[in-house]
Amino acid sequence: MSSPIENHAALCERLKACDVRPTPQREVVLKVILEKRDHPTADEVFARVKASMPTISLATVYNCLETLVQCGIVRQVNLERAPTRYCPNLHEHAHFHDETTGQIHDVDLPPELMTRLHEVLPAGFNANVIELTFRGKAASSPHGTN
Amino acid sequence: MSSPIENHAALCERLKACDVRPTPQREVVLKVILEKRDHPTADEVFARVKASMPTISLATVYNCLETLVQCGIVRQVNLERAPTRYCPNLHEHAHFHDETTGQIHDVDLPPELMTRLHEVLPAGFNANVIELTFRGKAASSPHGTN
DNA sequence: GTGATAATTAGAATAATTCTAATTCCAAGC
DNA sequence: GCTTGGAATTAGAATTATTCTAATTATCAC
Repeated sequence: MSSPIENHAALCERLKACDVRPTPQREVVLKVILEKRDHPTADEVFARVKASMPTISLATVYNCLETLVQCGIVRQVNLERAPTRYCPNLHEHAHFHDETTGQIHDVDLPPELMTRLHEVLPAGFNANVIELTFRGKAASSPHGTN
Repeated sequence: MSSPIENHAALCERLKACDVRPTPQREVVLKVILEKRDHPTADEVFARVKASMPTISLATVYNCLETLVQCGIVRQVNLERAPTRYCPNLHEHAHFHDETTGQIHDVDLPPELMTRLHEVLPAGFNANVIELTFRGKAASSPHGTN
């Protein structure tokens, strides 16, 4: 967007703006994420980073990514580092993930909204599953199913 | 819903209706999921199942759960058994997960729709993150960012 | 400069999931 | 009715994703 391949100084600035130390590891992790704007996994980032910094460890890549996520420089696509959960409610519904208690509540979706959601997809995209998750805090423990 | 605690015959019927053999392992896994309609992890299901079948293995619980999901008897909440992905696009947007190629495409969301999404939450629920993922097939490789 | 303190790194450990060899089940042939 | 072949299912072992923590590096006060 701004610059095609950001240089050292620009990357430094970006990190310092978030009050994090611009370490070489963080710079190179941020660099590879901005260079190729796909949605890499931590392991893919690790592979790309090793090209210019062969001694880095995967754990450090995880650390750097977490820092960048906290800074708001990158987003996690599945921000769910937790095990898969199973649910016998087959109605079309969304989930509310309570960050305080860790509980998951079902949220009913009006059918009209589902239609609307299908409409936002550009031509050529055909979704058979729509997954909608809200994350936040619930005012005390309300009443619903968890 | 139908019966509070389903009995052996009812569970059998439910499995046979899906053309899967009603094995003891599958029955007991289905039973614990229906008994306590929370959103257990595979490990939690494992723990509950062991009470009545101490010899079962965690791998079998995974197998049974997968079968039940394929039958449409239960749903996976994070149907993403893949590593977390990272994304430098900070605009409010959804993701389209192409089941054919495995690629992830960004989908723009009209601001009006985001407002609408916040409205479906019952009073007392406050979401700071909304995660919306579509899964399906895209007609050839369209053009968008992946 | 030097030492105390905090931040960061990366090897080792853990947790979640999948692979595959062994077992069980069923049906057809004898 | 028993036996054999083949498919389905199970579960131990292996793999993959993530986190923990000891060691290192950097920063600040003196």
